[in-house]
Amino acid sequence: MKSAKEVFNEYLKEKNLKHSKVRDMIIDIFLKTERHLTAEELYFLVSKKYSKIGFSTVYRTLKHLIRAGLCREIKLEDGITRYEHLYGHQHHDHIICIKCGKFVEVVEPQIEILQEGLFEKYGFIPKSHRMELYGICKKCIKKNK
Amino acid sequence: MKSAKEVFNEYLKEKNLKHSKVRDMIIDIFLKTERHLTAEELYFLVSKKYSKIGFSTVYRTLKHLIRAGLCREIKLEDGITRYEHLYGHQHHDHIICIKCGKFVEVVEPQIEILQEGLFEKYGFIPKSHRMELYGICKKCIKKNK
DNA sequence: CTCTATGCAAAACCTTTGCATAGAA
DNA sequence: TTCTATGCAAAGGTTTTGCATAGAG
Repeated sequence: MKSAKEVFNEYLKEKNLKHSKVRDMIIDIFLKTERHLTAEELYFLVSKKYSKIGFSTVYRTLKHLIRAGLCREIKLEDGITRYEHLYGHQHHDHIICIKCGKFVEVVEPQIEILQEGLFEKYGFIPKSHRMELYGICKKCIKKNK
Repeated sequence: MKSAKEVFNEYLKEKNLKHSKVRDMIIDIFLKTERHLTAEELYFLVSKKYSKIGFSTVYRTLKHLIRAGLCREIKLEDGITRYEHLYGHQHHDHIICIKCGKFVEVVEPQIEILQEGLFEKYGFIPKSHRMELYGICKKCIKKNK
């Protein structure tokens, strides 16, 4: 299987886009950070290494990652967009702690099957779905005791 | 069972808030529109009857509806906030047409049970969840044929 | 050299807030 | 009269865009 980096390089070549110090830096930091980053978090991570980075470059680079199929925007109930790794990850949903914001990716094939059933029942052609479970995680339960 | 209007009147009384022509108008239009409105849509519906209405009044009134327990904000993948009726509606999820935007509310108790299982598996205290199914509805399938 | 990438500032969105005035009780 | 409600304009927060310049190939 190709690495995410290779996929991105192919995307650049295909679109006649270029490498640059800044672009490669953002890509590397995004790819090695296996969390659901916000644009702001990514901006701060990059700015530690290169303080002149601009927000627009971060946003523009994220758009490229999306077009290259390496990344997906997710919008949760707080309204802030997060960017999640897509390449080499199977479909999953999220369980989220409303106290500390911790994310866990969850997979539940039986739910997927029932979802297919709902699409069929309502006569829809399935395209995608999202499911988020909000609760309080173990650590935060302990803290409040 | 109390009507939604009664619930709202009690809320106003309890908080020492007042009725007003504009407030009652917004509430009435919201309550009789059984759709998932955006603030903008509600604004335009109201402005047909009363053109001087301001956006801030719409937003402020929606916040009151939320506090009164009659309404819930939902944020979908497009990032735009929609306001959905809460009072007298059982918990449900949504199936959404990505072509025409049509919403259907769906209920699937078996999925709810599996969700509870996931909360337990990951050691979370359940608080809420959301599920949205995105696809293409019957009408839009026909249109594209 | 030519075309793309960048940083900055400004604009674009959606939503909230401050303030003076209108209106409810 | 004494509050609260309203409309307007301004301000917030996040994301996008225009533009002159730097940089890649």
